[in-house]
Amino acid sequence: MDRYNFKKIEKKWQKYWDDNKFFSTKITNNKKKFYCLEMFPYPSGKIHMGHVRNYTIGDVLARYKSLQGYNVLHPMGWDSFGMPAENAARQNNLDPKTWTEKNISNMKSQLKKLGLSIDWDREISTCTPEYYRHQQEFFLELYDKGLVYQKEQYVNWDPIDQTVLANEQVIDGKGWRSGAIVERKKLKQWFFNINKFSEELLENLNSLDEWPNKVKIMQKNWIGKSFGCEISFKINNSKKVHEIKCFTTRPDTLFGMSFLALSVDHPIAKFYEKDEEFVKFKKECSKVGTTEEAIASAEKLGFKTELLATNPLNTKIKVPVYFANFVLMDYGFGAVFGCPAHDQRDLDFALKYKLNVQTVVRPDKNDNYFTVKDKAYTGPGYIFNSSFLDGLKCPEESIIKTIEYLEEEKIGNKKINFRLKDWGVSRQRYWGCPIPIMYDENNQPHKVPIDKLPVKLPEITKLETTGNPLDTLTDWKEINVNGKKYVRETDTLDTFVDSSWYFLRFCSPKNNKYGFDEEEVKYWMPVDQYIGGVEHAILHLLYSRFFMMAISYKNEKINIKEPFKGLFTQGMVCHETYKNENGDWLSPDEIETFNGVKVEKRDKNKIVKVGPSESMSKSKKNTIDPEKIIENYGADAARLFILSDSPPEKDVQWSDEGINSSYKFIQKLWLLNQKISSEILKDHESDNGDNLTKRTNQYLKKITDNLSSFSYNVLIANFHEIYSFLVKEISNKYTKKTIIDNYSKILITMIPVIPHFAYECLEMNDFGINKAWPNYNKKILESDRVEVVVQVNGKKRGLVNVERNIAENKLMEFIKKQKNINKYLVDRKQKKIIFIQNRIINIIN
RNA sequence: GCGGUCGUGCUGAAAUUGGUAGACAGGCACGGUUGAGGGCCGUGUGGACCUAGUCCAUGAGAGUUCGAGUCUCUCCGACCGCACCA
Repeated sequence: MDRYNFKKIEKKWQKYWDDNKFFSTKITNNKKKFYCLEMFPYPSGKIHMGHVRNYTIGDVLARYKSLQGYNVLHPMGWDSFGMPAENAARQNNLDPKTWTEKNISNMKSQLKKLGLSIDWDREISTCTPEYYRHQQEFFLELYDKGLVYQKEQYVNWDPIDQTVLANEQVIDGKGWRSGAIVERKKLKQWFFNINKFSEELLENLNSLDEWPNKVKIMQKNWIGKSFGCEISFKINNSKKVHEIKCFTTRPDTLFGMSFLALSVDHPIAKFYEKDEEFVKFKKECSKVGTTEEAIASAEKLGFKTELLATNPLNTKIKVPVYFANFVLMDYGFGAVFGCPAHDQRDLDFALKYKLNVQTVVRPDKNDNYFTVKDKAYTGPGYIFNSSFLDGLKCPEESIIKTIEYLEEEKIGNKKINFRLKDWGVSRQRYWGCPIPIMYDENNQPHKVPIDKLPVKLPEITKLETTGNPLDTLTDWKEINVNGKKYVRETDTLDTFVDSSWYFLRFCSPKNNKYGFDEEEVKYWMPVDQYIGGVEHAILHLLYSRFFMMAISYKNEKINIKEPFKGLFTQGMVCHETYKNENGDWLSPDEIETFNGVKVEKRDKNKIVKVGPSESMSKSKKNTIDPEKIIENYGADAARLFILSDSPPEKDVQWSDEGINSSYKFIQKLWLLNQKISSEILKDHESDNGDNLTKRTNQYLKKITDNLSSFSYNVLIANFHEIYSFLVKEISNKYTKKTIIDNYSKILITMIPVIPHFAYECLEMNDFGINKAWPNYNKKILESDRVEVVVQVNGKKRGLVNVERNIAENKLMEFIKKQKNINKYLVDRKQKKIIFIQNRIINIIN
């Protein structure tokens, strides 16, 4: 018998799908739509195993939904702007466009080899003017809606990449890409007013019931809503009186205030610009370079001013004003009042600078001895030492009451504060979407008129080593509008903007009038299932949600609240790590197993140290090239294995044994297929029992259940089970009709995972390749006999096979006839019987 | 520090959502086939004991329940996210 020739067969079907535009899709009003989207890749050059996993999971779903009769939109594109292209161009002395296009064509052919059910007619690439011109139009739209503004702000400056980083791109005080220690720098930047939608972004999370809780909680924390109030404080020295505002969630502890702390960036700081001591202190504070954790636990430093702040609840009390390193300018008002007794951080500060610690909350109403010494009390209790607030229950009564008072006296207001900051989108980079803005001779910004769009990125042959090359292109920078001369904005947009609306573009990728066609978007959106890595839980997903809201804002035609109805975050692909005697990383290609021991290929005497399985990364050399795997084992085997070992949301470990066993399983399925083909020809006159039909139906139920719950690893186990069953059962005699009925259904269920194999078998047996998803027959599933568990005192004592829906007394009669069970029942009184029909009986005695 | 997820054989993992713990796979062992190796096929594989059987087993300990891997509480451990957020 022939072996399964995956090379030939996979190529054949891929060509068939391509030639027939098998996955091409369009609006079909009488069909239910399903938009299945996987996070589109950055064209780095080659696909990696993470892509294989991501796109296989998505493909299983897309093909399943399609078989179920849905009109499935399953597109693919390229997130093709970004720094790596620029870096590669600098290194290899070529232009980013060429580099990117080459990568795209290579990766596209790799993805095709995976046999994905993609509608390639909808392919998009964010670095093309056909894409980004619409993005520029969106930018201007948001500008008109007041959602875009410019301001000067301290930014995270990456000294190596010479660019500004978003807060989210700073990890442990370092640039996410370069790893360089991030500096602070003041620059004029463009911002998206994401904060405007804080409340809505938070509120809508409740409606996203097909999102993982984990992601929703992360977004919730990121938005960081807190309830409190703003309080005005009078600050004065001998000459002047200023008023400054603080935000607090604990106004009720105001009588415990013993200092007021300001950020070094607070407006008041300008009066100290010439103070050498202060300048020195400020420098000390802005020292970055340690981890976030270190910053958080760093010593609290303060710079004492001669200013005094008045307690608004008791104007006789005046406390010193400090500049302090722990006060952030971009949260609240960049100023806090310090209540050491009930805030650990304030207490640390107070102890260090020997400030008063006044306890104003005690856990017990009548505990006259309670006083805070070296550990702040933040729990509930009762207010004391606080004049008119004394005796109030804290926090329920005390906070409300204090705010009421402050509002009456016009020294404070209830306020909700968000941690979420506006999204700085300017990047001092060449390889990005140009911002469609121009400046007049007074340096005032103006929109580039719509008819001048797109603002095309000029072709550059040579990139400077640092900074933004667009800055140096004087010809390009000049623009004439209505006879007036303007200078272009040279910043480009953060690439997260590119990926914040690509899912809309996929609905009508060729529409050249606007970013999307209204009808198409109304039909296809929202994305029914979005699949990707959990690393995008905050950034990309929050920005996309914002963008959808921003487009719908003040828009009568489009009103889509949330872009992604369902979200699935898959785990990473891991592999063992290897090191040689010197501690250098070794790639799996460089080692082999010799007498059960891992050794170096080059020198088999050298034993390799096997490290823990970790997420595949180039630096640890524990990557496996998908292309080689497809070459050696086939796409179906790769797809099968990447799904088989672990649930999709968890990490999976790649192993030689695993991919090998998946390959062998397909070969076994092939042999089984040959066997079944020959059984069909025999066409026995009658069926030898209905075992085959019953088991097939049980199988169909399991498969359908596991597909809808993303239990793809269990799905593969189901394949193995039905294989083992068929191998034995098929030699019993069945009619041609029975075999075809059941086996063709089984083959269809394999299409989502191993499509090439399944289609080949369907075709060669003349079962037809356009069949619908097989539904199971409930009646057949309910066989007339069931297995009932028998427990005595909660312990399993036996298993009986009885007729379905047997009554309790009949079952008891039957059980008493079973020697091995009855021995637990004789000589004892039955106190109680718990009986769950067709499942279990528990006899208590 | 705050928030979250999770602890099941040698390993990856199943468990109809409170009802037969360990499906399926890997690994290993033994047997068959083969001149040998590989491959393929078969069997076994949680632990203990007085081994036709019985008892113990889901990180540890308690609780709820006829019944707990699943629910509740305490502790231990691992992982992830956020982090001076007032």
